[in-house]
Amino acid sequence: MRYSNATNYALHTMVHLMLQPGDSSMGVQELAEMQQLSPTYLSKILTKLAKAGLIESTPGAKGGYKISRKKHEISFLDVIHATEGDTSLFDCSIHHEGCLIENVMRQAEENMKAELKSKLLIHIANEAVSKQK
Amino acid sequence: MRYSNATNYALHTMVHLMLQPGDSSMGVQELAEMQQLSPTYLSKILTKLAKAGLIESTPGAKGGYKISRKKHEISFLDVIHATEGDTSLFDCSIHHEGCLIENVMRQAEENMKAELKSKLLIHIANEAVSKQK
DNA sequence: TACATTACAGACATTAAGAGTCCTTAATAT
DNA sequence: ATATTAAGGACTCTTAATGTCTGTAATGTA
Repeated sequence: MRYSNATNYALHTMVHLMLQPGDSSMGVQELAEMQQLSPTYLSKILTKLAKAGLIESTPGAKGGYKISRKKHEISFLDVIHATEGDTSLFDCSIHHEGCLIENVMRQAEENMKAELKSKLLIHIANEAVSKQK
Repeated sequence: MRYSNATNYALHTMVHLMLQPGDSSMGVQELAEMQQLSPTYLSKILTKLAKAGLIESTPGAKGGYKISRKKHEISFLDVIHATEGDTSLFDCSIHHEGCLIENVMRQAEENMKAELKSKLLIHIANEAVSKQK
């Protein structure tokens, strides 16, 4: 029971893009090198992030990816949602509705998601910068 | 990304055992029927619960399983721990230590686990009884 | 216009984990 | 002694994650 590697890559990639100066974009090639993984694979992840509206892509020469304009609103939960889809940690396959056990599990998950929604990636990016100095 | 079916079965089984009157024990056969799954498979799950000290097993004729004496202390987290093992939802495979992203994820997970530790199965069992009336 | 660059999409292969079965062994009551 | 029941190991099957490969479309540059 673990979040996928894709989610980890996605979170790190988002921070990289946030640290990019101005609105310059980065290509998959560059982003893949930074994280030591294949460009084709990272491409899949980036496409998901783009479809979720978290980043913007421009094809063609001198193209690439850059962070979306709502930079300061993007949360951990947004990224997780983009890569993992809208799934629940727990599904009671036995009862069809009103399972008491499921209720408890769902509530706990909701609270965790609420916390991850309140954590913004921009904070991580800023923290990374000050750490570097 | 989902908790395993085994965890779901385990939680339900624990409640069934708690609803058992006195300290009478139930066999796998009986427990399996109640949840429409194969005895051999449920047996694996029960063994995990026994090893975790959540239930007690007695082999041989007239044997079976019964809830452990610390009935009122058993939490959701205890059961999850027994079936899922001591795993984390998130591991940053890139950085070896001090990953800012991992820190946030881990914190959120810890809070969720704390909540699941505060939720006791006995409450669910009691609630199930009063609902039945 | 031609060409190089880059994102996008689909099909495919590989791996890992979950889910479940089968068979044997050990323990216990009658 | 025998029937009953839990425990354990080896095994299969299915599903999802993880990636790769190939081709196509879009864009800038010369």
